[in-house]
Amino acid sequence: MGAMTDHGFPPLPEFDLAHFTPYRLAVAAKRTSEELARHYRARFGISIPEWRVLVHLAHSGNVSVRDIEARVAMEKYEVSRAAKRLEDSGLIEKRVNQADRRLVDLALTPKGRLMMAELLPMARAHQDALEARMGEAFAQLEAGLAKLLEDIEPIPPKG
Amino acid sequence: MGAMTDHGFPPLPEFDLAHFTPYRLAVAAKRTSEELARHYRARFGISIPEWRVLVHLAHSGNVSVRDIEARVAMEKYEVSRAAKRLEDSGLIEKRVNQADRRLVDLALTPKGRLMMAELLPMARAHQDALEARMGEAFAQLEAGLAKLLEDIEPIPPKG
DNA sequence: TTGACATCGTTGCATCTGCTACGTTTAATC
DNA sequence: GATTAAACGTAGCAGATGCAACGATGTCAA
Repeated sequence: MGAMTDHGFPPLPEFDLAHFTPYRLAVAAKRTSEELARHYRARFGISIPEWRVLVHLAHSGNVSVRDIEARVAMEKYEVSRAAKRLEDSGLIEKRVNQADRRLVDLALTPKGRLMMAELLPMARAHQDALEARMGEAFAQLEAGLAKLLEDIEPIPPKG
Repeated sequence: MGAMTDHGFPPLPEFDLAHFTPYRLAVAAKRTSEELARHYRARFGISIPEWRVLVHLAHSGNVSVRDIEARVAMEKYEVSRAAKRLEDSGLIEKRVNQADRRLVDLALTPKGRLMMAELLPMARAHQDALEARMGEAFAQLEAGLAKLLEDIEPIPPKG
C-alpha cells in the first residue's frame, strides 16, 4: 500500500495546530480575557472595548475618538460604540470640541472616576499575580511579544 | 495644591495598558490573525472557526463535535455552526454515528481534502516565516505561552 | 422495565462585530 | 472666496457570537 491510507486518499501534510503561533496566541488571549472578565466584567458590567477606552481616559484628560483609536488598538467605530455605551451608563461624558468641531472630547464623569479608582488597582493586582505566577517565563513572554508586535505591521485605519 | 490635579479630582492610580498582559496578548492575537487572514481567508473563503475544524479533521478521520470542542479550544456551538457552514460549502460531511446516535461524525469530503492539501503547506510556510523572522524571540514567546497556558485553567464547557 | 439523569448537538434570541456609506466640519487648492 | 478634498465620528446592515434552553439519545439504578 504505502502512500495510501485506509480511506484511499493520499495523506495530507502533517500540521499541528498546537504549535501554530496564531492559534496559540488566540487561545492565550481568550483564556486571559476570560479569567479577567470573571473578575471585572461581572462586577462592573463593562466589556473589553469599554475597558480599554476607560483606561485610556483614566490618565489622559479630554481625548478624541481618533486619539484613542491609535493608542488602544481599536477601530474608530469600536471606540465610537464603546463611548456611546459608556455615556449611556453615565461613566463618561462626550462633548464637541469647540476648537475643531469634528472632534468629540471624551472624559470620565465623577462616577466613572470612582469606578476606575476601584478598577485600576484590581487590574494591577491581577497583573502582579500573573507575573508572580509565571516567574521567569513572564520576561520571556514579554520579550517574545515585543518582537512579534514590532515585526507585524498594524493594519492601517480605514475611514 | 499637592494631591489634587487641575480638574479638581484626586489622581487615579497609574496604569499602563501597554504592559497589561491580557491586552498585549489580545493585540498580538489580532495582528497575527489579520495577517494570516489576508493570506487564506480571502483565498479560500473560510473563517477561523472553520479553519480550526478543518485542521483537526485533516489528521483525524471521523470525529465528533465534542472531540473537536475539547482539542481545538472552541465551544461546542462554535464547532456546530462551523461544521454547518463547512457542510454547506461541501468541504465536510456529517453523518450520525450509528454506534451512539447522539454523536455526529465529521469528515472531510474529497473537495475538502483537496483544499487542505493546498492550505496546510501554506500555513506551515507562514509559520516557518514567522519563526525565522522572530529569531531567538520565538523560543522565548513559545516558552512564555507554554507556561501561561499551563497555568490558566480553561473554562469548563457548559452544556 | 421504567424513570431519573447525563450527554450530545442544535437553535432562538439578543447582542456584538466588521464593513461601508454617510453627514458634518475643516483644510487645501485654485 | 468658491470648489474639492480630507478628516472625524456615526449609523445601517448583514453576519457572527455568546448564552441558555431544547429535543433526542444513551446510561444508570431501583
